[in-house]
Amino acid sequence: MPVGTAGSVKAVPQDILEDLGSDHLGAQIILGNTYHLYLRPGHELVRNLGGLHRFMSWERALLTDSGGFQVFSLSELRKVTEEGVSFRSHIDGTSHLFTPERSMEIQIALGADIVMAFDECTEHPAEKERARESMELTLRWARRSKKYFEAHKRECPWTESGDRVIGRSGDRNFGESPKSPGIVEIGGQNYQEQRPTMPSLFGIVQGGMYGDLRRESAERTVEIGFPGYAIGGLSVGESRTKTMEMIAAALEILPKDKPRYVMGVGYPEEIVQYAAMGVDMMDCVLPTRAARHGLLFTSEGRMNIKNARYAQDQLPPDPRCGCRVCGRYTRAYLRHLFVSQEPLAAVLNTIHNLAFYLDTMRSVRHAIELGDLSGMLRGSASLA
RNA sequence: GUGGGUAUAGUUCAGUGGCAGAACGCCAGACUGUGGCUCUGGAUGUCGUGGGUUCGACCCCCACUACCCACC
Repeated sequence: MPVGTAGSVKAVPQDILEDLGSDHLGAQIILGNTYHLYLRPGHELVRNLGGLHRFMSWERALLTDSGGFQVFSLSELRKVTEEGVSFRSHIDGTSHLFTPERSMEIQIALGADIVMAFDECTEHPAEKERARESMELTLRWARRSKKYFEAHKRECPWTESGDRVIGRSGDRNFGESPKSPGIVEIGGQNYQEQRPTMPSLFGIVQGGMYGDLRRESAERTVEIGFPGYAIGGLSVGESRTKTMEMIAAALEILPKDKPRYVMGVGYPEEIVQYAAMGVDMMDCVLPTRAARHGLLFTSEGRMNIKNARYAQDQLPPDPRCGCRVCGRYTRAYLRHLFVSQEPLAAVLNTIHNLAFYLDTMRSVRHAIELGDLSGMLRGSASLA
């Protein structure tokens, strides 16, 4: 899932997101961010404009992060209590309070298809006792999240007035079954309604870097009951071996017939490994952020396009990639754009990286269908 | 032609009679539920040329050269 923090996958227009990858199927789902959209432009504004889908003209699925991680990453400004997290805006310094209820209210107002429970991302390193307390807090917040969510999930923008529903072809139906799809009229035009009218709430496993806590967190989160489960609190500075251990511990418990989502990972070779372990969903800023910093992911590994050795290189970034960037531009041109600080550099680099990630996952699905991921794993391990 | 000024890293410029500096640029590295075109490193060189003074000159003196300004 490409990350689109503030209602935008940075540098990439929505119509291109819908066409990414060598199969041109594009991104089926992207992330939005509760923390950022709440601060600017404000979730009430987005609700009044018909929800985030309509606001940003994105008809496919949207997942919103709960704001828990952003508060964690802004730790200098935060204060965690049983009630929630108080913090100061990075934009204007004003004080705010996020609670599980508030996070649900905002995510429902934004109109997310997948709403994430409000959790505490345990810092790393953390003593076991501290990790346990944090896990317990996340569990209590998960129950509060679910309670508020179940009571208010019908308050999403398109259920308040029918004329705000727009067609969402290509959606995957997570969570509850939708009402029978129908024809919906907007501004004199008819749209086929294909998406669920209710969002789904995912729980989040925490537990620091302790396998037994991870298993306990998973068990007790499953007891609360969600249509999908995330594994959070990873890639916070621990070793990759530890990340895999923690994912494996949680996957032992999490039901295989529900989406299992590892938050915030990873490098191409990592997402192949995690998928092979049974992970269904991942999101990461890496392909987009690295692209804006000149780092391209290719079938040969990593390529820093700003390197002088590409100044006269006439090859595409990745000769084996079928994306629209590799089909049209040279390394020399992309390096020139980057060095010249042309905005197009960020656009093209990001398009390539996202296409590479989506193609990687497509290959993973294909390999799983064939029942053999070992070849891909060997390939990705050699790149790592 | 006359007078004045300048000359140090790729560029713009600091600098001191005793190890050659900054910024930008350049080169490279980092980035994992995105506040931040960001962060971290590295290399720069006949200190215009030739003489002189001095234990020692990028620095002081002389000449030359180039460029800039003013005047004729």
